Amino acid sequence: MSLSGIFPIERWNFTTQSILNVLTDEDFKYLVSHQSDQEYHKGEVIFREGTVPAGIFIVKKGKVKKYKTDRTGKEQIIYVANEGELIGYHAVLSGERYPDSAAALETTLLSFIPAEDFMEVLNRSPNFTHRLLKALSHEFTVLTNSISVFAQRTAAERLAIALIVLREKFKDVNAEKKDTDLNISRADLANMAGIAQENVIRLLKEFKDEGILSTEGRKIRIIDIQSLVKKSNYR
Amino acid sequence: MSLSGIFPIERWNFTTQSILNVLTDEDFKYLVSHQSDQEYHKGEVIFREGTVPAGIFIVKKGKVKKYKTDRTGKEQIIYVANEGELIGYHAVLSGERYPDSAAALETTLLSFIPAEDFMEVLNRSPNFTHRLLKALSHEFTVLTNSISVFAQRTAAERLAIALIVLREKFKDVNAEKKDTDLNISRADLANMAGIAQENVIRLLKEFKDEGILSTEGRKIRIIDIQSLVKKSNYR
DNA sequence: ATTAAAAGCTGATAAATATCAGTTTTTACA
DNA sequence: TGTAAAAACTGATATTTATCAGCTTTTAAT
Repeated sequence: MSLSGIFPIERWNFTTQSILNVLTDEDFKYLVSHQSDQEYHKGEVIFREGTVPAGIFIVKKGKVKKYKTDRTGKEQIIYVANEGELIGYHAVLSGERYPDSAAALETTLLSFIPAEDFMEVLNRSPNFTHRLLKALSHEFTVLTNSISVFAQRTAAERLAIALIVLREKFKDVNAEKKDTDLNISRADLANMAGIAQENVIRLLKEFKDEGILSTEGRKIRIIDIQSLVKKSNYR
Repeated sequence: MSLSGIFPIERWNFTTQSILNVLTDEDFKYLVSHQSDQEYHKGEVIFREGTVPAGIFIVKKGKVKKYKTDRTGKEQIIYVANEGELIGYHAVLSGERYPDSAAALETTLLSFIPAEDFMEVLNRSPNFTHRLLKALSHEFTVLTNSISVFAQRTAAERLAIALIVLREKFKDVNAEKKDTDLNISRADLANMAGIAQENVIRLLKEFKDEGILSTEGRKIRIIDIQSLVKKSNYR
């Protein structure tokens, strides 16, 4: 039986611009033959800051938050990874420990690839290496933007930006579904925007009053994305 | 006459862990033969956010701030690059425009290498590519830390961290000189810590009263680095 | 369907930080 | 080296944001 029979190739054709799409069939099959599936429940920790990375993860289904926890226990979400994205590879590449932790935002299916197998593909494929370099440089741009956002923006602007980012994350993949409801806790939202939970709630109410969004229980539905973008003051 | 006669090889053996040190003599000479020196005065802009990169820069002498300017004109310093460091290469690698601007913090000598020549070396040397990948991943860790700092820390902690970073930047290179005086404007310090200039001054006074540092005009001398680290609450 | 636990929400208050309007000192350079 | 411009500094005040304590609603598991 062929490998693509065990792990149907369609399963991996992510709609997003996945780095994996640059791999040749051969390299891709190599990775697939060395991967193992892992399922995580909502809130479950995938890896913890400060530990030595054993390999990399590919998000096959679900969403993963990457975050740092300070000494007071407060967590700051750095990034939300979606289907098709690789996580934990920075630490493998730099030879350092994880700079942040990762946990499932919802029930999530991950593909785990041991560090040595990942490095093997990297050594085999200059093409993949260049693509990774490009991806990393792009991520760099994104992080650079995040820094100026966190250092200079108001709470309202930060929340607006977080909502815009989440909207993309929740939209992209479920292309079938039209609704872009964000199913995320107020705590996670606060940790993403870097503001207090109570203020998230107060600001959401403001946004609601202005007709920008509506809520139903925990769920947030963005109604007027234009106004939200304006709120964020983001260029 | 050999190239190393025109550009003495010693001149390039930076004390810092420069990425360039991984290049073979051949590749290094290739870069050197395609470089051109550029001098910038204090405050002079090297490249501007949003423009298309023409190449990369190597800091041969001096210090460079990388920063983003928001619509109100307020600038946020993202990074301070020292001798031996490469700047502007993320944009070249990702094929995007510069996400931030760069300006000289003091009189600075830069080596400019056109994008195509830089990419040529990259294609020639898998070794260099891998080293760059590693460097980028490491920088990623640093930026990740910056985000949680800016999102969650108090003004005093942020200023303390900025001072610690600057101390390293001003120390590393001038190994001959023992003094670690920081010659930086209050405005730059404020833009680095992401706080108001007046608060920088007030906090510096606090630190002075606690015997952590002393000032002489604009110059800051750190006296008690231990206490400063403690102030920063940095792990 | 019931119900404990978790999450969401509210108002009051405290704390942190920015802004403003100056004065004083330092710097750079003619 | 004198001097204008720039930068550093100060105190008062306004604004923003966090914290606290308690109440209400939602969620998820039996």
